[in-house]
Amino acid sequence: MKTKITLKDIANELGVSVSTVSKALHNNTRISKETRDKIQAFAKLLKYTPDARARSLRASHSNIIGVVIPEITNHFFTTVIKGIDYVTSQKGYQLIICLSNESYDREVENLNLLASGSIDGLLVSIATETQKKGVYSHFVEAQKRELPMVLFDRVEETLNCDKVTADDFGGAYMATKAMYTSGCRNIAMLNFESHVTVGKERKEGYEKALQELKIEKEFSRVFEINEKKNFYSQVEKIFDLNPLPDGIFAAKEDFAAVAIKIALQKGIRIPEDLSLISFVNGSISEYSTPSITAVIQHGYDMGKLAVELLIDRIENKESEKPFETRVIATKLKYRDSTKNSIKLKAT
Amino acid sequence: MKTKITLKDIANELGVSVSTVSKALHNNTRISKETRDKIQAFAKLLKYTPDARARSLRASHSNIIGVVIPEITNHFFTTVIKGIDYVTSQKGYQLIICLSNESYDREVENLNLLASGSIDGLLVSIATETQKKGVYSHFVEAQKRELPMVLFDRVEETLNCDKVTADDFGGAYMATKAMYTSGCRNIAMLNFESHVTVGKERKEGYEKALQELKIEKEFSRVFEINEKKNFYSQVEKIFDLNPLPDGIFAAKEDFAAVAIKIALQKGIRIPEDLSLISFVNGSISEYSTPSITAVIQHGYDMGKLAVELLIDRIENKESEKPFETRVIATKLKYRDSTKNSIKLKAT
DNA sequence: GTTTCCTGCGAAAACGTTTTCCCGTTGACA
DNA sequence: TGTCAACGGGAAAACGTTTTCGCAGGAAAC
Repeated sequence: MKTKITLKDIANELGVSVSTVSKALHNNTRISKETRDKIQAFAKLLKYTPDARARSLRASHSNIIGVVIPEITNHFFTTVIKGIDYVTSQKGYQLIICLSNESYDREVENLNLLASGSIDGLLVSIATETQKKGVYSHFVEAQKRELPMVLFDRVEETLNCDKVTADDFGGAYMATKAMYTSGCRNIAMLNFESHVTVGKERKEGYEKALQELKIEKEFSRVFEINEKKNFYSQVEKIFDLNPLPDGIFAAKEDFAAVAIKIALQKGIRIPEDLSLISFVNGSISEYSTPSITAVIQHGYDMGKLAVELLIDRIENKESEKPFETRVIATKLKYRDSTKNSIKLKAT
Repeated sequence: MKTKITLKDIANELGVSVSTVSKALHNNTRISKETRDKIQAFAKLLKYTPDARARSLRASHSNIIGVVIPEITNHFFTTVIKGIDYVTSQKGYQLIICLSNESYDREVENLNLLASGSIDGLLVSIATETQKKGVYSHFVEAQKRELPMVLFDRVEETLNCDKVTADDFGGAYMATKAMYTSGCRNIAMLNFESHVTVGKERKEGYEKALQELKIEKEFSRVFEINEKKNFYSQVEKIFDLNPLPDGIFAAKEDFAAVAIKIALQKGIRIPEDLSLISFVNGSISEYSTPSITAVIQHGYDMGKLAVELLIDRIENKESEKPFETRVIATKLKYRDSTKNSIKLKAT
C-alpha cells in the first residue's frame, strides 16, 4: 500500500502521461471529457491531493501567510488572529503562526525562517524588546526579498509598509473625558513602560484630554508598570497619591483589575469613590467584580483588515499603491466600574 | 537586483557548479577548505538562505509541525501552544497553527490541507462538534498517509496514536473532596454539555467523590451549560436548588465567575455560605472577586509533553513502540472562593 | 612503468508539480 | 490527392535543493 499518491501513480495506473493527469485534474479542455472524467474519478477514489511543496515550488507562491505575534496567551492578540483566520480560511490561505515571546532574537529568527521561501506575505506585531532596542533591520531584509508585509497594533512608523492600528490615542482621550464628565477630577493613569508604542499613544490621549479640560498636567500621575515584575506592589503606589485619585485610566486590563482589588481592600467604593476605565476589552474586564468599563479595540476587525490589506498586496504585486496606515476607531464598553451617569453624559 | 538568491546564483558568480556550492555550505570535506571558505563567505555576504520548499521536497521532511486547536481565544489552549512552541523552537521545528473553531467541517478541511505534504507531524485537540458527531474518519485518513499524530486534552480513545490529557477525573475528584473537607455538604456542579470528553471525566470525578463520601448522588445536581447561548440564565438555575448548594464545582472558569456574580447579587457570602472551585486556572480565576480556587491543568507541560512524544515519533519512524496515553496530574490553586481551612485539611 | 588510491570537483537524477510546445490522427474541403 | 485545422494527448523543462556517482589528475605503492 503506497503511502502517498502522486500524479505519476495515477498516470501509470491509467496508462496516460503525467501531464495529461495534471491537465485533466485542472479540467483543461484540451483533454477529452471522457478521459477527464475517468482521471478525476480515479483520483477521487485514491483521495489524491497535490503536494503543496511541489506546487508551491513550481508556482512560486504558497498560499500561506505568516503571522508573528509577541504573545499568544493574550486575549487581544488571539482575537486578532481569529479575525485573520476568518479571512484567510475564506480566501483559501493557510496560516503559519510564530511567537516572538516579546524577544528581539526570536523575532529575528522567526522572520528569517519565514522569509526562506514558504510564505506569500507577512503579518507582524512588534515585540516589546524590539521596540525598546529600536532595531528594525530584520524587517528591511524581509522586504528586500519582496515579501509583502503588514504591521498591526504595535507598528513602527519608519517602516515602509501598510499598517493597521487601533486608535489608542482616541480611545485614551475618550476614556479620560468620559470619567471627567461623570465627575472625576483627579484622574491617574497606569501605563506600560515608556518604549511601548501603544502605551505612548494612550498616554498622549490621556494627557491631551486633561489639557483640554484644563486639569493641571502632572507627569507623576502616570505610573509605569514593569510587566516582568510582580506588579501588585507597583500598582499599589497609585494609592499613595494625595489627594487620592477618583479616576484611574489603565492601559491594560490586568492593571485595572489589580487596582480594583487593592481599592476594595482599602475600603474605597467603586464607582462611588473611584471610577476605572481600562484599555482592552477581554475576559478580565468582563468577569472582574465590579466589571470594568473598557475601551474596545476591535481586535477581530483589526485582524480582518490587516490580512485584507496583505492579500491585496499579494495578489496585486505590481500595483504602485502608496502604503497606508489604517486606524481602527475605539469604543467604550460601559460596565460597573464607572458611574451610571457616565453613559448618558458621554454620548 | 535579484530578489531571491539561489545556489545557482552563487555557483555562476564563483565559477563553480551548483553541487559544489551545496556541498560547501554543508561543510562537506570533499570540497577543499579554500573553496568552502570562499563559498561560505560569499553566501553570507549575499544573505543566502536555502528555499524551504525545495529542500523539503527533496528531503521529504519539512521540520514543520501542524497544530489544530478548537479555539484560540482560550487561555488553556494558548498556554498549551506556548509549551509546544518552547520545544519546537528549541529543536528547530516550525509551527503551523490551524483553528477548527469547534467545527467539524473546518477540522476536516484543516486536516486535509495539512496532510497534503507540508508537515512532518500533527498535534490535535478535537472540536466539540466532532465529539458530538463521533466521526473520526478524517484522522484515520491522515494516519494512512503515515503522518505521526498526537492528540491532546480532547482526545478520542478509539484512535490509534499517542495521547496526552490532563487528569480531569482526578482533578474533579480532588476538588469535590476538598470542598467536602472544608465543610460543604451540598455540592453542585456546572458542566459542559454531555458529549465533551473532558466534561464527562470531570463529572465522573465529581460523582465518584460524592459516592465515596456517601453523599447521595442526584443527577439533577449537575447542570449542563450550552456555551453557545448566553449562559447567565442557565447558571442562575443552580440557585433554584433546595437546599441551596454550599459548594459549586465548575468545569470552566466562566461558569464559576458568573455563579459568583449571581451569588453576590443574591446576598450569598463567599466563601462563608458558598465555596467554589473551578477547572482551568486562567486569568478569570485570578482576577475575579473573590478570586477563584482552581484546578491547575498544567497546559504548558501538556504542550511540551505532547510535542515531545510527536517529535520522538517523527525522528524514530521505524520504532514499534506501542502508543501510549499520558495523563498529567492536576493540582489545586487555593484562592479566596474557598474557606481558608480547606488548604490545611486537604493537604 | 603499471596499478591503486586519494583529492577535488562536476554531471545528473530525483522530489511532484505545472505549463509550453510539439506531434500524430482525423475529417473536411478544395 | 493534397492541404489545413481541430482535436487529443505526450515530452520535456522548470522550480531549488540534495546526493550519488563518476571522472580527471596526481601521488603513492608495487
